[in-house]
Amino acid sequence: MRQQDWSTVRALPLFRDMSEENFAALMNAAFLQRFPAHVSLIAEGDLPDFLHIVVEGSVELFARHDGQETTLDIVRPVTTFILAAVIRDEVYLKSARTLSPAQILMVPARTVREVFGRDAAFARAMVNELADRYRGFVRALKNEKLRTSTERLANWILQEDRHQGGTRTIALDIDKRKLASRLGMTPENLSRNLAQLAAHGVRSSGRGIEIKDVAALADFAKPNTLLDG
Amino acid sequence: MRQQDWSTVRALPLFRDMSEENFAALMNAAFLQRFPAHVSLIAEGDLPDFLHIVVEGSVELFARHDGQETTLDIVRPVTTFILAAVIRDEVYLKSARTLSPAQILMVPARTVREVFGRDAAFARAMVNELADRYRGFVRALKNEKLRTSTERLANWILQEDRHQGGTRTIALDIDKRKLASRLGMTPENLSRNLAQLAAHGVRSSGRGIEIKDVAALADFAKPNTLLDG
DNA sequence: CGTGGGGTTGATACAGTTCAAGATACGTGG
DNA sequence: CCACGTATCTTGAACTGTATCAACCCCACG
Repeated sequence: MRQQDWSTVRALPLFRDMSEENFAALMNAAFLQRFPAHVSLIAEGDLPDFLHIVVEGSVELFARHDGQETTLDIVRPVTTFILAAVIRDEVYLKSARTLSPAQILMVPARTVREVFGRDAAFARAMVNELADRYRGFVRALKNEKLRTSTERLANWILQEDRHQGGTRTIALDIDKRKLASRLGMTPENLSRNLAQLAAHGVRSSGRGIEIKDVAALADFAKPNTLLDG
Repeated sequence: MRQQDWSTVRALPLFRDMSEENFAALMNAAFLQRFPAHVSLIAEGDLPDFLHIVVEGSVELFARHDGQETTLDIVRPVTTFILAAVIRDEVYLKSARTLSPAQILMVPARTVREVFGRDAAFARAMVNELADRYRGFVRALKNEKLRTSTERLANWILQEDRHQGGTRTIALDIDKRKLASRLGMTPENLSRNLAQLAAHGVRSSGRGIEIKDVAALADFAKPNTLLDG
């Protein structure tokens, strides 16, 4: 990877505090790869070769079992993924594929583990990162166990609106079937749930979702920072 | 905490490799507390005061939302819990209560963060611990999203049998209602699911579960290391 | 144009919950 | 040690949430 491209990665909390030397060691071993859309990046069950960092585009993390498939997360720039597998040198629990054309920075897993062993600041940053991700999954599990699919959708809309700047107009950048899978429901069910939310201040048309009445939606969704982050 | 009680804690992967001095700093600030059964230890939403380590007895981690409650994990000796909240100094996402009389080692959160900042071996051990827990929650979420409740029960039986030594005779040490909640179902449903598993080599009576035909059970359960750990 | 994939809608089936009633186990106090 | 009261567990019936199957619509794209 060329040195002028390092800055955005260097700015990540995970790399911000480590020594210049060790950061260079990581980056010199790394390479930036372009992928087309809908390409498999990693497969669950394989041993980790690289720590992946999404620099551009979006990546789906998903898992399969017994003919079923579910989306676990959708990762956008600039974020690392499959950090836990790399650190423990154990098989991936998730598969990953590109959803759009993407640029992925790939750092050899061996190098990550080496630098991790000798750079205390990097190790500390890793703890923070992992603790944060851990909490994300705790929230996801609570969300799944304590809410109905309609409630999950309602809260996703509120949250996504916040991420997109609170304009009360959400533009979907992924297929609805993917969204359905991420929210733990079938595409048919997402359709019906969206229709149902019309009674709670939500208007939807094609790839756009509009919140007509935030209060009504929030009243139905019962948002909770201990579940939604 | 008295020095002769340190050894079991010192043997944990989390503390094994740190300096004698820093370990002593943690332990000198810590104290061992006895609790009766069914007592609240921490409440979700509170800020962490202590890192908890179960030394004896069992502890339930659970969460509430909108009148519902679900068990997220049941922790047995010797294990830390709520590590992520302590490290990030953010509110607990889970509540905890004792299920039996218990001894809990409580290390002040401030001390943990201090030692974490100056002991690289401790920081590295923490990464490993967190990565491991993280993967546990990934598995839990996959389990929840990709399996029916009966399948979750079947796999729990297989797994619990392994933990109890593979004798094909499982002794429940918690209420069935707790088990139901941990497996993401109602007590009524657990009853019915157990009855259903009779057709797949499982016999249950009171607090005992017997596997009469492992092959038949496994055939139904479709165990998968990427979901069951 | 036609063709195909995503999206919606409807009908039906299944999984899981809820409510209610009985059965069983369990600790307590007599 | 037994009798009682209480909580847990089981079973049944009705209901809700969600999935499945199928038809149809719609738009994008060759």
